[in-house]
Amino acid sequence: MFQGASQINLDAKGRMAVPTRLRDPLTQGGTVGVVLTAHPDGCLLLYPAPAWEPVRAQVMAFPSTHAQASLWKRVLIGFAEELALDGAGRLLVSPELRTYARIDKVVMNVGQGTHFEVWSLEGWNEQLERLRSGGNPPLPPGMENFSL
Amino acid sequence: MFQGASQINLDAKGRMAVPTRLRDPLTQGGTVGVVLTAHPDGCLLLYPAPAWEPVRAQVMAFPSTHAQASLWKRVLIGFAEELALDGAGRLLVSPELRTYARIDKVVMNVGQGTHFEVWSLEGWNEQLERLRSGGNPPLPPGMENFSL
DNA sequence: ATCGAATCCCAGTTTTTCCCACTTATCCAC
DNA sequence: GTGGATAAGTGGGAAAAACTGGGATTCGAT
Repeated sequence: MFQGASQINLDAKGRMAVPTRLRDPLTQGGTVGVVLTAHPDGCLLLYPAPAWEPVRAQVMAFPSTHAQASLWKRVLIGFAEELALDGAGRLLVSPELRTYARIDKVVMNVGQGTHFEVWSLEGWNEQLERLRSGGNPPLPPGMENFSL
Repeated sequence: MFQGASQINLDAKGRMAVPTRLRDPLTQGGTVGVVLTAHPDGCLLLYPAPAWEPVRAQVMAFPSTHAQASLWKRVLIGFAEELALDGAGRLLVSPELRTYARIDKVVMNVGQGTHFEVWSLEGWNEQLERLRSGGNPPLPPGMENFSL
């Protein structure tokens, strides 16, 4: 279960230092790789490779005749890369993914249960800003009575 | 049942001293951890770990396709950290959570039944100010007949 | 074959975590 | 009311772990 937010610096070579407490859950002790891909909302997604498989299968089944579904498929499948952590627990983020997510030096790594989202600091702050000032559209049906 | 408001100081390392009378209820005598996460309104939430579980399950079920629901999930799950009190009954609040809630040195810990809200002193005063200055929308359906 | 680039590995430096000691407050007894 | 004892809050320090940066080697390309 991935949760928690960590601010992480990328070094000059584009390597992202994965915090220690997340390494084992991500790689199951180094036995599996991870998948890094792009999310339509402008962030990156980081999955343990086995957890990505069912998602990939779902996306692959999207109908090619639907414009929006095609866009999602192009992004989610097209940007996906299977990677491994280096000896120091770092992940080399390709220039293509860095450009897509407008990532420069600082990213926010945000747990989302099955996976992580990786946001540029600016992108993440935009999300928080949207939450604060967005006029709060209602939550979807069945969730209006959600109570903390 | 958590209630009451306590003003608490954080030390230079970001450690929050939990008042003694709250420690046992929060940790069931030290046997369980606590979960600290962020609330969309700009405060933090502090739950005994077992009490957080049902909330987490609800949030995890939010659909990824709904913009507002995604934002809530990003905040509630994304900031959640499972923690334990240190030997002196203090809770280390991560820099990410402190930044989100604009917490510097002083916080207000406000009981909310199942959990606590943790506000920066400024954030808490803003809430009280909002209540005082009016312009508030009416209470939602089903609560118009609320009576003290 | 030579140049360039990417990957892997090593070591210094910083950060984190845990524990101990001191100061302050509270409660009880005298 | 005063003094003492006990508990709580606060701060600091040392050991350990983790992050950062650089350097060397290998692979590929021209």
